[in-house]
Amino acid sequence: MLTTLKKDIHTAIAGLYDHRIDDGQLLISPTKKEFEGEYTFVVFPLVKAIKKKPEEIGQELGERIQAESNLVTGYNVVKGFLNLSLSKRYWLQTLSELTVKCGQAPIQNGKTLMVEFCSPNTNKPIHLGHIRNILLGWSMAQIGEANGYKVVKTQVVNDRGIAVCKSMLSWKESADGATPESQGIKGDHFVGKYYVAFEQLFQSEYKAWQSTEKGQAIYKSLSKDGDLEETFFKSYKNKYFNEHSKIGKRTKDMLLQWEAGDPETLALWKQLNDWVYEGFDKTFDALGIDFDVVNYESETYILGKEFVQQGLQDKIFYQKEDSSVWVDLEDAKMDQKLVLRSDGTAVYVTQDLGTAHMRYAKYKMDKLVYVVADEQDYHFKVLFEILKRLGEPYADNLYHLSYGMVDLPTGKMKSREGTVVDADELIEEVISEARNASQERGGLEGLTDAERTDVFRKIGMAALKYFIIKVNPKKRMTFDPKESVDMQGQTGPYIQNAYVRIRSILRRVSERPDYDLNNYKQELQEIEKELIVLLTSYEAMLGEAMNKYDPSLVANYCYALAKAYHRFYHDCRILNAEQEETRGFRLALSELVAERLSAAMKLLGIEMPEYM
RNA sequence: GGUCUCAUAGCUCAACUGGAUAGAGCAGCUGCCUUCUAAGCAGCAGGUUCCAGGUUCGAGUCCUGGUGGGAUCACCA
Repeated sequence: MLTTLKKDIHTAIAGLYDHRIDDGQLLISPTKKEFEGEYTFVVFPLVKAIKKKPEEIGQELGERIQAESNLVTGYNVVKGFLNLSLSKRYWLQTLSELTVKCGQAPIQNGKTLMVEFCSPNTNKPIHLGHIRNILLGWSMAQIGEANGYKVVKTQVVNDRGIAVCKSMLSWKESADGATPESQGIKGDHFVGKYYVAFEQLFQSEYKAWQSTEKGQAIYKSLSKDGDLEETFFKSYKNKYFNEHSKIGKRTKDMLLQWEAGDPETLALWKQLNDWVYEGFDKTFDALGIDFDVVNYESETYILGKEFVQQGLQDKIFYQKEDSSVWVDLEDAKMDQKLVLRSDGTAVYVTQDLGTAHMRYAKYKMDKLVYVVADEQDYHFKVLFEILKRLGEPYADNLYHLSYGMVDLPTGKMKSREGTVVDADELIEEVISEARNASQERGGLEGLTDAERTDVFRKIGMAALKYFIIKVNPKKRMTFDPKESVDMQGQTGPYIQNAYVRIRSILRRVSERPDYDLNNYKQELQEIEKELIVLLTSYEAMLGEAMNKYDPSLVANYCYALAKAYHRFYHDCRILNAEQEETRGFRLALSELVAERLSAAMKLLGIEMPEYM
């Protein structure tokens, strides 16, 4: 219906001025509340071509459209804004079109979208930062599906390397055979404990070394003047680990054994990782997410080396005397970048090159989205540039969905200071907060315990997820645990509540009222029109969320729709409306809102309860 | 220091790609539950959109230059 309106505007412009504009330039938006009308056409863009005053064009156009289009019943012009009032026929027709469309599954576009997200390390449990990542990745996958893509959700687990060896060594030397079962701890937390223990041990070793003769000698010879001892040793940490530390030496030995395929080391590695995955799976379950394909870095870290040969041949890469391989990206305003170490092993970019290639060979995806924090912006710029130079056919279809870090009101999350917010704890907390709030409120008397638990879970998770996903991804956000469990105002539960109210009404309807949309005699309320406008904009919003890779648009849409519905609910009687046909109309409208709310929230990974 | 990025009400966030008088929520203050769920609705108050210029019918949004926060510049991943 909206497209018909646009067509009418086109016709009027063509008829009056013999001028055509393309659809993209035809700017039509919902009218601001202060003005009369429902849709506004901005005439300024026409001024140049037509060479008349904006007001004049507005008047002429308005008159013409009102005369010619049976959708427009009135107009007014303010400055260069032409506000149109639409006919009852428009609203009713739109509503019935929406009703028809609502039940239909999204049309497939035959394209494949791959989303990489989450990608944890196996030495630490999932934390708040991962949650933002996971919610973004999951939502993008859902939004992709809603836009007709076949979607492949994937993650690369960082299951190898020096960091993993740290927890392995720590467990081996101090656990005395303890297991998650014997300690009654979730597997990922169990392993994480040994990683922390390693770091503590290493720190105390390092601290002691700093005051030895050797440590002091190094400080004196290497520090620049003015460098405090503390600052110097902070930056020397990696070097110490690699060159002087005893525990560091043992860790590196373990990595060598791992790489050599030593059976005992591999068995230990596998055991610890299995524990971690068991723990991760529980967290993923609680978050309501899953993956289609899981890659492990222990498998992908060897990939990408064939590119080095090819790149050398094509003179895209060059080799230094020590046989390390580099790429020069300075003409693209980047640096010289290492792609292969002098010992012939791969680095981070090499792996990513290889993984991208492998994925394309396997899935032929039309789009690949990497959900990774913005601290890696530069890495992805480099990665994409290299793939382009190598002539990879998919190089232009890659996107780095870069998101800002999550801060706490007290500042940054730092694992060393123990300020990292653990995902499992957080989930438990929001759910119990939902339970408290609900019990204070009452009203779930008819439900079984299991049903009630399910409601609390849905409400708590909605509060948490909505709080995070409503923020524009590229912005750094502040996570206040107190606010994250809020259930009033712009929150997940507020939106759920609108849905629950509708479901509650629908449960009371025994017989659908008899009414005919084509023959509806009642006047429409402003708020009813507003709801229809919002429902109409759903599709455009979906497309925009996809194009901009921004799930927060969906979140904001849900809030706007729920807010409008709450007002409608307050202002208009639905079940006991004055007229039978009003009852029918409002029920249909409500049902449509419920379906849209539920569908849109599902895109964010948020479930709707039937009661609350 | 180079590069990238962000800055909007006391706090957390919006603003339809350059459009009307910059909007919501929280916190504060007022009202509204014997009528479909008050996790709601209505109202009050709160702003030099970091600063200074520029572009034009029109700038929170674009360009230039500052200021302040963050990230990144490893033969770590």
